[in-house]
Amino acid sequence: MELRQLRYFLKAKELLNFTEAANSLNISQSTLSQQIKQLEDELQIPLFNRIGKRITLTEAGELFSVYALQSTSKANEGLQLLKDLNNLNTGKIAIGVTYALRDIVTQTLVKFNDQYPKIEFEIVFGTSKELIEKLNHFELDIILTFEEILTENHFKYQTLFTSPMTLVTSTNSDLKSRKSISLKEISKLSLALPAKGYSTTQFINDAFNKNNLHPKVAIEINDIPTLLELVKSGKWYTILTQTTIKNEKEIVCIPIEGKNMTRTAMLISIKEVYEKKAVKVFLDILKSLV
Amino acid sequence: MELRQLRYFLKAKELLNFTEAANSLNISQSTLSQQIKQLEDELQIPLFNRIGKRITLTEAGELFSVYALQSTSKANEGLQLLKDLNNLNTGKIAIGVTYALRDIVTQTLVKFNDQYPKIEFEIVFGTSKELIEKLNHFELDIILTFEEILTENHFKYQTLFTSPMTLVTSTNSDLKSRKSISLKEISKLSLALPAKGYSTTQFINDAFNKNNLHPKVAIEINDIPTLLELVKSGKWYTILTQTTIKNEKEIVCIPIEGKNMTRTAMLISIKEVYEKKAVKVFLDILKSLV
DNA sequence: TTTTGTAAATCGGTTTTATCGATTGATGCT
DNA sequence: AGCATCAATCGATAAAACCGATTTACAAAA
Repeated sequence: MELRQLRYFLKAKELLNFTEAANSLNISQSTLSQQIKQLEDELQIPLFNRIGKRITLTEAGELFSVYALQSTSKANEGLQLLKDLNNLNTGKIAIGVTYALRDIVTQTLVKFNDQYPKIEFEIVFGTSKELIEKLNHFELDIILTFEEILTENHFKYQTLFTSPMTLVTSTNSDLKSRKSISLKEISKLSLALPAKGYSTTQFINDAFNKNNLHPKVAIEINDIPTLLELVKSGKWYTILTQTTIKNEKEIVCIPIEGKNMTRTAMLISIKEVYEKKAVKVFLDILKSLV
Repeated sequence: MELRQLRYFLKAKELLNFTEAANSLNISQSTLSQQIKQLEDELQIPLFNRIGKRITLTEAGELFSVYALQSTSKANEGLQLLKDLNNLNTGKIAIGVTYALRDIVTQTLVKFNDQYPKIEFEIVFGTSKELIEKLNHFELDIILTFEEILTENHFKYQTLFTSPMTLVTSTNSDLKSRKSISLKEISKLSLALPAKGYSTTQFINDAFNKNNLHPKVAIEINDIPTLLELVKSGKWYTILTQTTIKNEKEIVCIPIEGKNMTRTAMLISIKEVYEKKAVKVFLDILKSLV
């Protein structure tokens, strides 16, 4: 039994005339007769009565037609669903983001939703390590984070933009008017830094080590909004990429002197996994906003 | 899109391994790969991610699998239904009967239902004319009646048995002990006869005409049980085939003298229409009871 | 790192099957 | 009776499914 035969059968049932049905199906009457016969042979029961040159449905044909219709309908619905998926009328995107890139994602989200309101989202904030773990388990379609030291070659990497590392400080601080600051100076300040898992922290520690400097880390914390609150108090300083604190008030950021004191925002996805069209469109919007 | 491809896809989805799926389907791995690819081409979207030598379902594959399953399931259910039909686990029989043959039908019905309780029935009592009309409109599968004068050659006729025409009278009647009676004698009696449409009435009138006799018809009535009530009163006589009054009390029947004073019970169906298995079995039981 | 084994894709050839056009036979209509 | 029509059938052809062998890409083991 094949869908083709069911389609032929249903058209023949509709018109109760093999010749017209065959024309309507763009096949020859000969073919239709044969395919109906073949179906009847497989079902071991006639679907049509052949009364002279007239045909009518048998009881079996009547009963079977209900299922034939449902079978073909479900196949068509499946096809339609995939078309919808392609037209972004359905589907879900799962995106992982490091907190530093929050702003760019929310902007994109708003713009995307205006155009394609039916697409659902799952946004996961977390450390690079956590996000990459989830990406590897296919729980995320794509992640936005900063460049990693170690790259895996089943990942696909796309750079978005670079952003300077900056010392973040309260507007009340003495340093607020400085245009730049050295690592050495920073090493004398009392710092509140993001927790270990954050790639920024890793990056900062590497930078201090290379210069044989030891930062005074007073606080480690795994929540960036809280971290910024602490900085606004004026008691501590922190180090973040500039983009992280876009749109934040009561704080200023001072670029750090030295080579490679920038970070590159990246998109990471799994190479071989089929990229959803919705994801592609989302990324196009995101890139246009950068 | 064909059911074959959907079946292949579902098995591949189940095992997430083309080689094993192909073995399970008794086709080569090569064929499975090709058919899946062909399906993906038609749907214009990949159903599987090929990650190295591993495969996983894409979003599209996940969504589509629901419909693929429903489509194949419905086709299978249709097949199962026809099997049930063949095993007499479902189906409906429509039978037309002239009242005279009521007894044989009810007996068959009881016996048939013991063996095949799931088959539904529609029993239609009526005149031969009415029944043949319905048969021609495919509203009945078969009719039980007496032989017709005019036969149509798209009908199939089967004889069941013959039954003598009898004068029916109350047990109080003077005639109750008679072994036979002539038409001439009957023509002197006050008769209550079935209405015009009944073949018996037609038959009786023909018989009287041939002998140049004129019956005294006091009452014409289109309900046989009422007719019999009238006869039981002793005021009127009627003429019926013997089988009609099987199991009736308070009345006796006296065979009518003369050649051709018998009627033949028949099964009539449409030649070219597929005979339901349930009907065949029903008739086998009926014939065994004759 | 190299080797080995495994799984899917691909290629070329074969078999199967769907399809067609022409014809036949049966039937309904004029 | 003759004509037109419709489904079935036949023989031939084109299309498609299928297979085995090979290739490619990977993963696991040495």
